Amino acid sequence: MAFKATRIKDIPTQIKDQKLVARRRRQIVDASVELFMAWGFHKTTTRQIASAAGISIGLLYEYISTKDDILFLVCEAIHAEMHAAVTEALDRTEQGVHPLAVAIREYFLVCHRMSDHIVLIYQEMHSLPANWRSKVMENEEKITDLFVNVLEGLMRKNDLPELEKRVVGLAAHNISVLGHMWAFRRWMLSNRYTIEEYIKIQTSFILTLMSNSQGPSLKDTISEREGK
Amino acid sequence: MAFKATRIKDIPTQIKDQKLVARRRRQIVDASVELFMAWGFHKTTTRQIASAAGISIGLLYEYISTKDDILFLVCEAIHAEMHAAVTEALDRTEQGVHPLAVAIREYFLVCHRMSDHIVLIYQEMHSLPANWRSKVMENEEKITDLFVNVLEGLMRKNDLPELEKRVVGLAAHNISVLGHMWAFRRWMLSNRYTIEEYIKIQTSFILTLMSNSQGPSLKDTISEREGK
DNA sequence: GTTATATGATTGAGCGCTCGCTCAGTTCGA
DNA sequence: TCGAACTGAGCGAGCGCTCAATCATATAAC
Repeated sequence: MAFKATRIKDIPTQIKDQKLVARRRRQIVDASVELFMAWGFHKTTTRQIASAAGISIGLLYEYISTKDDILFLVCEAIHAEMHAAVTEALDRTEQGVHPLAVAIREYFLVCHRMSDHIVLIYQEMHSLPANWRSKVMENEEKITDLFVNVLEGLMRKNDLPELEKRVVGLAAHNISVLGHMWAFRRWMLSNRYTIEEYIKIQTSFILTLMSNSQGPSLKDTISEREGK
Repeated sequence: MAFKATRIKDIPTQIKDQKLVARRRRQIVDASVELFMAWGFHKTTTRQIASAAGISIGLLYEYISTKDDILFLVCEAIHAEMHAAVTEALDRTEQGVHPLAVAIREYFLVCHRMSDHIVLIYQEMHSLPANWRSKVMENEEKITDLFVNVLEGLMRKNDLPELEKRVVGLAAHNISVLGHMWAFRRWMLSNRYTIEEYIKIQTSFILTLMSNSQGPSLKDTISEREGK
């Protein structure tokens, strides 16, 4: 849904054979992901990308028309992989003890496995032209929405207390970002926590947070003097 | 404390007058922050920086020796400003209704004011040479430690239940990252929440989380089958 | 079955340009 | 008059991208 401007297929190519386009672009993306993670987008040359993908620069430019195109393909590929992994993981959610705990666990493990990719997105998203950047951001939002669905499903089954829509929305954001946090603060966190410990503590946090949050309305809870 | 390798003063300069060095470097940093936020580090040229700072390229290179130096100066300046703002804000914490709520509020407002700077750090930190990058990361950790202090102070006064040190540490990370989240997801969040609403909901989350977290030990809470 | 032909895929030397950085020279102030 | 502060034309290297030429293969002609 949402047939907005730019899809992968909209990136023009000189090559006719669509199967070949898909295969070569996969080579290009795979090579680029490795290089970008090691050197960053700007310090990686198109020549490096071409040779890592096993093709010539000339041929590279038959499949894309700009270096930026490659970054966009990379971002899309990462999000596709992320989205697939998360939905697939959330399907396994049902059979768990506490379904939300299982969902968090599966998601955090995806973040653990793909932490380099997550960091890459945080780093390089801003190097994209504006219209593509918002595409990437929409992808990010889609993953957050997966958690909105999980939470609302649980509320419907009375596994969680009913909460305002906007409160649920923010809780979903918190869950996705706390997953990312394991990626972009891993150098600090992995000294003190294993991924399993991290999952355990954060899960306990999120569960108490979701099941004890005071009722549907948060009006006049804590902060007095509303700084206008 | 910690007299590690690189301090600002260690970045060499050809100029003798230390006062002048400080003044000119302030010009350079101020100009660079603006340019980096608008164009990013890599797309900003040294010529642009020099002319935005009101000096010639030649002179620019009397005060630094590499473009990377500028990025480092920028990161240090932002962290210094952040750290100052947060400590100053936390001092005002005492007189509040619930001290933790006030601390969170003040911190989130700092993140709100400096959101462009925060995003800049997330973007460009990775462009730094490794040894400087870890300097920047240490700075990030220092800000997290401020919250560890706040939380431990409250626990000592029995305003919060006693919790394991590692649980407190992670809670502190969560608070700092949820502040950053307002910065790097502002484009999604500010459609649905004002900063005051964001603060209100997140505060309510964090408070219930801190006051209801089950006792000092989190052993055998939720997740069963430890995926080894 | 062999040769000619057309079409698409592939190559890589090299163009044009930009950028980080330098240095011979100038200005300024004591 | 001398040293410190400052200028900016220009060097050299590297980069994104192109294009004339080559290779591969499928089809056509005989």
